[in-house]
Amino acid sequence: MNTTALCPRFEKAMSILSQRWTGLIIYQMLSGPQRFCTIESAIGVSGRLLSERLKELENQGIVNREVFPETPVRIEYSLTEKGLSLEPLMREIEKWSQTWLETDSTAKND
Amino acid sequence: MNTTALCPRFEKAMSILSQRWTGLIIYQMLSGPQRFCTIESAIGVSGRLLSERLKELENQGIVNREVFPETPVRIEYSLTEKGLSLEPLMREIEKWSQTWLETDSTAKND
DNA sequence: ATAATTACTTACATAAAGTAACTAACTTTA
DNA sequence: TAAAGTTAGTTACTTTATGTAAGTAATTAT
Repeated sequence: MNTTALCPRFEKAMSILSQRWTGLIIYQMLSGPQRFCTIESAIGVSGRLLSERLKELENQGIVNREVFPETPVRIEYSLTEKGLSLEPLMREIEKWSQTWLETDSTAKND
Repeated sequence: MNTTALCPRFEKAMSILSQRWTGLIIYQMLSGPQRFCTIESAIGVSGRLLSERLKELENQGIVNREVFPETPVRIEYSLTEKGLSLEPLMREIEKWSQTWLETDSTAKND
């Protein structure tokens, strides 16, 4: 049973961020509206999961989907106000990672 | 193929935070050193995963494990300096969740 | 000797993520 | 007109992660 003493809002925020790819998708979209294939290749997520995540983020009011009936069709994804408000948090992650993480190889395990 | 243009440190930070439970474990430990069963019941994680996550966090230098050979044995987990430095980030999540999320029921989907 | 406690581990079931091939709508090229 | 290319996905299947429940070791209490 889940008898959590934690704030349910915090838990929900965490459940969003702890979904694989959502953080990177949001971070990537901080640089402006972009299309499916751009996000796909920028962060290296598969179409299947990107599609799934974008739908979820749209349902949560974090991402906006706009269709431009050009040729071929252009669909742009952008952050809503709610999505943009995640920027300070993303910057904190950025800061922390710059300060405390190494590129990889040196796993700091001794 | 993962041809990421993203900063590898940022990606790594995200991969830590996007593991289920790690965020909540760290958040919970911000209130001070605590033992296994305390964390377990506070956030509602199973022993299996808590054990797994604490080991990973220990390997990443985020969590410290200290054994007190009392009776019954007491083992306390605490945040290292690296772990504590995640506080501002956790506070941002807290802030964002307070501002933008509702307790649940009202799914904001209309 | 039996039960209780803490900090786990093991075994197994279910859910999520990865991979690759496929589709729809349209356009360009041959 | 047919074949191939583009974008934005979807479908089917495999692998990995997570959930659940029961078990273990060391120790103390009854």
